[in-house]
Amino acid sequence: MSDFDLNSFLPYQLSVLAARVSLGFSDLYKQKFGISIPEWRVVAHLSQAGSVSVREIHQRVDMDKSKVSRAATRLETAGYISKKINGNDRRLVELELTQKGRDMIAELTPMAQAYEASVLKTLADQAPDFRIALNTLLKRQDNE
Amino acid sequence: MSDFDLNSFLPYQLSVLAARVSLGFSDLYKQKFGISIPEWRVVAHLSQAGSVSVREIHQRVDMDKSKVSRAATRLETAGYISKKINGNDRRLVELELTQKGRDMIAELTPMAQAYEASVLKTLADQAPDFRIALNTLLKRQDNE
DNA sequence: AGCGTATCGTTGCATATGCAACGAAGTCAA
DNA sequence: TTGACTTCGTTGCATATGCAACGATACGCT
Repeated sequence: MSDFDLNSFLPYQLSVLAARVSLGFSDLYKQKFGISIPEWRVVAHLSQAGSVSVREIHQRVDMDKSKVSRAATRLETAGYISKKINGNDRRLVELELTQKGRDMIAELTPMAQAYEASVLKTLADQAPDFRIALNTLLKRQDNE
Repeated sequence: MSDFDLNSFLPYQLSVLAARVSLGFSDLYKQKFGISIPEWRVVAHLSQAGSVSVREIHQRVDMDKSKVSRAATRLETAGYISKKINGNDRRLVELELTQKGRDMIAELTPMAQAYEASVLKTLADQAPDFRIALNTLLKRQDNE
């Protein structure tokens, strides 16, 4: 057969690891708060950004704008965020965490940190270098 | 606001990087051979495994068995693989690359290596450590 | 052999996704 | 002001996905 080995192919390895790590964490919040991965991304971004448009999230969070829009609709229905029209530019929709949303983030933040730590624990002292490399790759991808 | 920063959250970073890297490579083979990412995974696995069942791929390639099944159907239609019933256990479907499939892999292998190298080039001498860490994380995930 | 159970691959179904197109709103220049 | 052009968020549509259920086959136990 060929000498190509899928299991050691970088894009494949990254995909598998990313899927497992993301799903592992989403199991926690899906069960507890009933939100999906795209919804988690939106509320997580809102927690650091305050009141923000769909477009802003779309650009910063690596999600199609329709995906952001639908996630926002579901989050509003669930009571985690509010949507209102921007006064200066009425094309914009301002998304903002509700109190319920902020409570959720307050609970999720330590869970996220613990989960991240549990994953990185495997790497022991190599974890910092790994994270640096990860950031390097992400930055490089931005400029293409 | 909260002190949670999505952009430095490991699951998020891995997802973004994995999506970009996989899509970057799939742009190449999608254009050239008209196959999708799941289809690429199947042929790539077949290139090292020879004749193999849907179940085997499902287990080894981190894909739902329906996803494998549908990818296989499309690949057969496109002429890249053949499907036949296993003689010993007639529940099993043996998948195998056709000559056209082997030709495709022969073209794709150097493209894959070049693409991987182009991504890792950014890391320079840190690339080997990064790959070691990646393998460590993948191995760790297997045992859970 | 015969019956209950397990496994294989496919398919139906509900939902998620990406992309394009749309209406609404804003901008700019004549 | 008007009209061409751009931008924003939503929606329609075709396709992809995960999951459960199914028919077919194999296995194990009596």
